[in-house]
Parts: sequence; structure tokens; C-alpha cells
Amino acid sequence: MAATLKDVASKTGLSIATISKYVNGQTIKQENKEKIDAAIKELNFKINYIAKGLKSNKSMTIGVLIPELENVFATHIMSRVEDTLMNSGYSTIICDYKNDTDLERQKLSFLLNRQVDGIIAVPTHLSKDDLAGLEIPIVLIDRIIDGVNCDCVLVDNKDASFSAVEYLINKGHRDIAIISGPKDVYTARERTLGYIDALVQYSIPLNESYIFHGNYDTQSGYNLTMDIINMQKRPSAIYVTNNEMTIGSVIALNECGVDIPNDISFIGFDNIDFAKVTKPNLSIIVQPRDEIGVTAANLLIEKIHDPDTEKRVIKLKTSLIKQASVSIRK
Amino acid sequence: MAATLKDVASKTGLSIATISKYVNGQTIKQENKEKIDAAIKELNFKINYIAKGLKSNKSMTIGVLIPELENVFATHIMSRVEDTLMNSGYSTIICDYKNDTDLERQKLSFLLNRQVDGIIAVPTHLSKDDLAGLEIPIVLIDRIIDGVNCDCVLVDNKDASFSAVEYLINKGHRDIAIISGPKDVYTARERTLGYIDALVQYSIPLNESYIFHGNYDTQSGYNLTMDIINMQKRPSAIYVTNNEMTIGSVIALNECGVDIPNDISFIGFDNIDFAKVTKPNLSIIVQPRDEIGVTAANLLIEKIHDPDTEKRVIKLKTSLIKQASVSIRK
DNA sequence: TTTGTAAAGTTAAACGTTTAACTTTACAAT
DNA sequence: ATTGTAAAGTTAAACGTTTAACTTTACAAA
Repeated sequence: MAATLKDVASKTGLSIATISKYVNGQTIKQENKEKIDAAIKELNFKINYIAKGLKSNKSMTIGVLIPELENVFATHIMSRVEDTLMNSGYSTIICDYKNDTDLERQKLSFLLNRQVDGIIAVPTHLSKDDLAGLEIPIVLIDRIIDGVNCDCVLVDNKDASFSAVEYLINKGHRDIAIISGPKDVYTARERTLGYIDALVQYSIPLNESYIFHGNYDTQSGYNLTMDIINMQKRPSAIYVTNNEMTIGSVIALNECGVDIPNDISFIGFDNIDFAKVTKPNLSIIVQPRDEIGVTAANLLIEKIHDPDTEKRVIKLKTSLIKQASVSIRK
Repeated sequence: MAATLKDVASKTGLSIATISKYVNGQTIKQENKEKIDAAIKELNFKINYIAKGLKSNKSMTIGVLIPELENVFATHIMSRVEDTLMNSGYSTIICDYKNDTDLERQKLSFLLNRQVDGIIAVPTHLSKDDLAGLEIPIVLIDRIIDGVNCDCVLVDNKDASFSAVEYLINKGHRDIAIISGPKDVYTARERTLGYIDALVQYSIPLNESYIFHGNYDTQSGYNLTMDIINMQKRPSAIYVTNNEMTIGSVIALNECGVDIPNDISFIGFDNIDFAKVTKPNLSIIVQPRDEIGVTAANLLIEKIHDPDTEKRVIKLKTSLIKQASVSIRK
């Protein structure tokens, strides 16, 4: 069907090895170059990556493991990962584990059985044991796992929360609610800690009833915000710690006619497109999603080329986009 | 490094062929079965798909081409595609083309060069020529391309719009706005046609100024809804034709204090999670996303196993979820 | 015991590349 | 004309499987 090196060889009268060398960039007589180019074009020859992979023991394929394909934060990063890898000749096999612990392990081993040259993962419940003794490089995103030789790209979640809450404090707020994620998720714990740190640093007493734990989806953002709205002592500001919950939260506030920022100040997370759509535009913590993706891909490629590079942990900065959703507390 | 059939063979004293046969399900002496199982376990043998692929000329990999990795509709479908394919032993290479015509072609040929056994695509600007004469099966989602031997899974977009608009008409509405997608996109054209059909069928004069074309993103949903709100003759109902624009539209209405359904009736599209979060819950057209994904994957697998199956076009039904966002027009 | 035959196992070639080791060619220097 | 040598090209083995064709084994039937 598809033409092989052999076909090109017989068409040109040269040997297979010569064609292979030319295709792989070695020098060759000008005259033969032309002959080969012509033959390649005529036969529509394309290198067979499977055969190449067998010989070289490289599949030129990277596995990617994410919590959910509907998770916009993850897919945005993956989009950049895919681009970056493709520019280096790699394909990307994406698996999602639907936020399921068993599936997470299962899909990881699926990838490992597929001769991928490396893996980029956004893990939730993977542990040291799952990743120990692996023969290929792995880059972790969003979560660091101790005792394992995986590079890692994350943001300073604690600092992100700190800066959001500090900003609210500087605007005069004392009663600040946080809608954080699940207690057993690394990013959620860090984001809660940053919130607490800021209060402590500014000597504001911690009110446990202002700390809410959602599960990072729109519905829980909506529900918890409803709870906040109905509190006897309603906080003067809400800080919501992910993309989906930010949407749910704004919907709830809108529906109840709670005005941002006159009735309540608001800082959201991640969803920059959404933040630009609402009036007033939302103040928001944004993660450098493009940079996360590109960095992770590059770390992986480097590690593949030189497996001896030592473990690197890259902590990127988030930024706080200040818009009109935060008012000065009288 | 990784153990091969050869290693298992020498460990058991059997020939490579015997191991291969056993691994592929042929019968074998009980005694040898046990020996082989033990050796496989001890050596942690895993079949090498690259070598297997070289021999069988199958990569057991499917390419997937979608407009954008951030497109929730597409990724939801892909999530089901991935599952279904994985259950049949296939990996999924996902490429997104960022809504870019050139990239769309580029990524398609990237996939074609990768020995994928088949492709599932959600095309935007691919034409007959791009798909003609391909040697592997292709399944198209959401758009049919004439004159090309590709199976196709889509929903009845015209009928979807028709039923939404008919429902509004039956509730007494005459002035119905539609926020449709880009004029050059197949689904948008169909959805607009269904809107028009319904008006025609019920002898309601068509008001061109009620037909809006966004570009399927949140911002355009927001902007066009603002335009609608500010019309001198404001319609009594809005029908929004995709996921992202539905969010933008609701945000705009909420912000302007336009009450759903008392001030305006509303029917959205696709975003069932979002529709459940708002109060009142939104009436919404939902596409059978799971079914689309599973169907596309199954069509592809069937076509791979039997390339002679004739072209099939599967048109699935959408459904209209009726919730409190539509009121009776006095 | 011999024969027939089904089941189990083996041999070796093949898939499309790469690459080490080798040969041939081309041509400058003598 | 001879030699030396760098460049260009070739040969053949290898990567880890599968599989057609073959051999061996086991055992029931005669």
C-alpha cells in the first residue's frame, strides 16, 4: 500500500541504506538527491514510524493523563502541551480518568504498556508507589509527589491565595469567605493554607465557618454561595478557588440580586474569559496556563534526551487581575 | 530492558512461537500454560505494540481531530470516544486545530503520517479533497461532507431548532430571537434553518433583525444578548444555540436584571450542567453527547474490521428539556 | 504393535526501518 | 601512473513480533 524505503530504493536504483541516510539528513551526491526526491514525491513515501520505533525503541509518542477531558483548566494546558510536543515530532495520547482513583491507575498503566516515550500527568490520587521504578520520564503538573524522581510543574497556590486575600484585606475586608476544593486534593489544601496565612499575617481572627469546601464543580460553587448568601453574618467578600466554582458562584449571586461589588466583593479563579464577560469584570487569580503546558512539555523532552538531568521542580507564579469586583469596605 | 517474547521463551524452554500463540489465545498444554504464566509474571512481560504493529500493519491507535481542546462539547464526546476505543484496545491520539483552517489540514496530515488505524474528526473547513483517496476509515462528527466515503454521526440540528422554537410558539411567543453561530459553519446554518422552518410553519412573519450570528463563544453570547436587551422592540424569547453562548447570554440577562422567564423566556443549548445551576433552571436543547461519542467510535471500529461496510450516516435526535425558563406569553 | 490423526510445538521468514562494518568511487597530491 | 583518503554507497544483521509450513507428540482405534 504505502510506499516503503525499499520502493524508493528500487525506483532510484540505490540501496535502502542510502535512502534511509538521506531521509535522516546525511549527505549524498546532488544527482542522487534529486532522484530520491523525485521518487519520494512520486511514490508519496512517508516514513513508517512504527518500523522506525521498533528499531530505535522510541515511539515518538507521549502519554498524557488528566482528571477529566471536560476540565477546561487541564485541557487548556494540554492544548499547549500538544503543540509543543508536536513541534518536536511527538504525538500525544491523551487519557482522562474521570476523577476516578481506580481509572487513574488503570489509564496510567495503559499508557505505560503503550511504549510511550514519556508521560505528563495531572495526578489526583497517584502515590509514590504508582510512580516508582518507572523506566520512562514523567512530568507531574499541579501536584508534587515526594520521594519520586519526577519533574514537576506547579504554581504557587499558597501565594496565589495569599495575594487574593491580602488584596481584600487591604481593601478593608475582615469577613472573607473562601470556597476551596476537596480537602484531600493538594491544590485545595494549599489554597486554603494561603488564605489562612494571610489572615494570620494581618492578625485577623480565623472564622472556621467562612471556610467552605466544594468539589471544584459549578454546582458546588452555586450551592455554597447560596449558603454564604443566607448566612446570618454574611461575609463582605468571597474568594472562589477554581474555574467551575467561580461560574456557579456568580450565577448564585446574580440570581439573588446580590450586587458585586456593592453588596459583596468577589475574587474568582482561572476563568479569565468568564471574568471578562461579567459586569463588573471579575477580579481573578490567573494561572499561567500556557507557560505550564509549554514548560511541562519542554521538561519532558529534555529529560527524554538526557535521562540523567536531575529532578526539577518548577514553581510558577500566578497573578491577580484586579478588576471592579472588589470594593472598599466602609 | 523490558522483557520480550524471547526472554519468556528462554525462561520456559519453549519456542517464541509457542509463547506468541499462547499470548494470543491459542490452546496449549496446561503444564506449559502455568510455566508461561509464571515466567510472564516474573519477567513482567508486556507485549510490545510497536513490534506487533509492524508485523500486522496496525498501530491500534486512532487519531482524533477536534476544533479546540477547550470546547466542552467536543471534549465530552471525545471522553466517550476514548473509553470506547480503549475497551477495544485502541489508544487515542488527540489533535486540536484551534479553530484554524490551516492547522486543521496540517494536523490531519500529521495523524495520517502516524500510522493511525482510523480517524474521528469534528471538521470545520475540511473539504472533499482533503478526505478523498484516504486509505484508512474516517468518521465525521457534526458535519456531513458530500462525495466522500466517510461515515458520519450528527444530530438533527434543524429539528432541534424547530422543536425549541415550536415550543416557544406554542407558549404564545411570536417575537423570538435566535443567537446562532457563524454563517459558514454547518451546524449554525442548520440551526438557523430550523428556526425559520418553525416560524414559516406557524405562519409567523420572519423578522431578520431577530437573527443574530455569534461565533460560538461566551463573549459573543454576552454581547449579542446585550444587543437584544437594548432593542427598541425587544423579543419575548431568546433561543441560544450553543454551550458557551448560553452562559454569556444568561450572564448578560442577569446583570441587566432582565428576569427569566417573567421579562423574557429563554432556551439554551448543550450545557446541561449549567442549566441545572441557574434559577430558574433553563430549558435547553441537549445533544446525546455520550451516544455521539460511542456511536462514532463503534462505527470506526466496525469499519476497521470490515472496510467494505458501506457508508453510514447516523442522525441522532436531540431533546428539549423543558424547565421553568419559558413562560406563557400573555 | 501399527497406524492415523488431532493437538502441541518449532522453524524461519517477514514486516520497514537503522546502523556498524565494509566496499567502491572520485579525485587531489605525488 | 600511483597512492592516499574522504565521501558516497552497500551489505547484512537487528529490533520484537506473527504466521505459514512443518515436525513432534500423544493417544485412540485397529
